[in-house]
Amino acid sequence: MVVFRCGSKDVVTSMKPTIPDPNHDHRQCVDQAIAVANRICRQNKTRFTKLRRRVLELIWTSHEPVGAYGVLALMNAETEGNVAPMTVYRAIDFLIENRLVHRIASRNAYVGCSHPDSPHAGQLIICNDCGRVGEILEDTITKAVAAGAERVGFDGVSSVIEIQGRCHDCRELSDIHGNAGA
Amino acid sequence: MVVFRCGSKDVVTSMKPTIPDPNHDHRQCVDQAIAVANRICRQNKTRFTKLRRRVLELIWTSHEPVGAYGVLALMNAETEGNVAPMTVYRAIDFLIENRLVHRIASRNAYVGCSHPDSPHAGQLIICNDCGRVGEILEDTITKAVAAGAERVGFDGVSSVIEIQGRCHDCRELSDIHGNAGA
DNA sequence: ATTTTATTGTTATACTATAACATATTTATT
DNA sequence: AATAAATATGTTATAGTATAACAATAAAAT
Repeated sequence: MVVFRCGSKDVVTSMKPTIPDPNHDHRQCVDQAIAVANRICRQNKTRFTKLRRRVLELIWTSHEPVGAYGVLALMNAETEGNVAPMTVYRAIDFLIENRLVHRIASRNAYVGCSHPDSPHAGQLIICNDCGRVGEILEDTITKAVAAGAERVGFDGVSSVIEIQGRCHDCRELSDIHGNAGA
Repeated sequence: MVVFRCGSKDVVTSMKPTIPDPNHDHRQCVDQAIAVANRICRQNKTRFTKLRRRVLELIWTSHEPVGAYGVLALMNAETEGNVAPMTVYRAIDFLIENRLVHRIASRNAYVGCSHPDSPHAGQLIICNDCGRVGEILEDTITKAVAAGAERVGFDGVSSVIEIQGRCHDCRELSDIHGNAGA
């Protein structure tokens, strides 16, 4: 089973979609992310401040991962202010601790989390063509990792699982245009 | 099935060991790594130069991952010379391309590969206590990832799988000393 | 109101990685 | 062997990522 969130609802599917449709209403993604963040932080008794909210919104600018300095640039572009890297990193750390954002270790970049409520660590799927990132919750992967870890005597396991390839949309595009296309 | 290399032989086991025993003869690990590298590079028709060999040896200093600048420091400590970062990075890139070394994305560090011949990407197990890194080849994980990727329409998949926890040795130690121990 | 705790501001610096071009070495070709 | 082509290394500079340390502010608890 694949769970993925698009707009205001969870989509449960056995095949598609993974990374949101290019034509989806992205404002809904952002709105929901903020709404969920508000709730999660209330639950966690942590403070979803103006700064943290702003950083989260900027990370949710798209489904492509953003670097910390990318967020910084967006902030400084908007406000003509002079935000320091430290400020951004602290906000990102907070968001990660509250599971609202994922760090993509293989890219030194960050992406909004699609299921901050889920107790499981998801798997990130990263399209090398379009650069977008999605998140899947494959029980078989989670279980296989847990079983593998246990088998070798590993305790208290957390995992970084980043799957890189070409997404469904990009594959369709390339099928249409043919392999020899520029 | 878990495959792992200790000294001069492959160990196939369903439970232990994972990260080599603390008392193992590490010189054998290094010697074998160099021997294998020689063979692999001959097969690949790439040149296993003195510099590359030296960097590989330094990465194999232990089973803990080393940063590029760590290798650099070791080199400059040994020779009183003045090696530049670029030199180390180039050697590391070569070693990675020839599958003799893994990059640990979650730590910006590098570790010798235990099975450069295997066509499969392995999974790294990283002990947060002792810092050592091992490598497992869990078919169930590989297959689950491939299946998950395919299910969501992903192509040409490569994966970063880094499992973090506490290794068998460290768990035993902590069991002996009790949980309340300092 | 005051103390405590958490958040943000600010400056400086550490750590990681690559670009660009020069030189040297090895391999292939004549 | 001499030359050309390809590969590897040296060198300098710089880009990109992340954190330390301390000051100032704002919110929560007593």
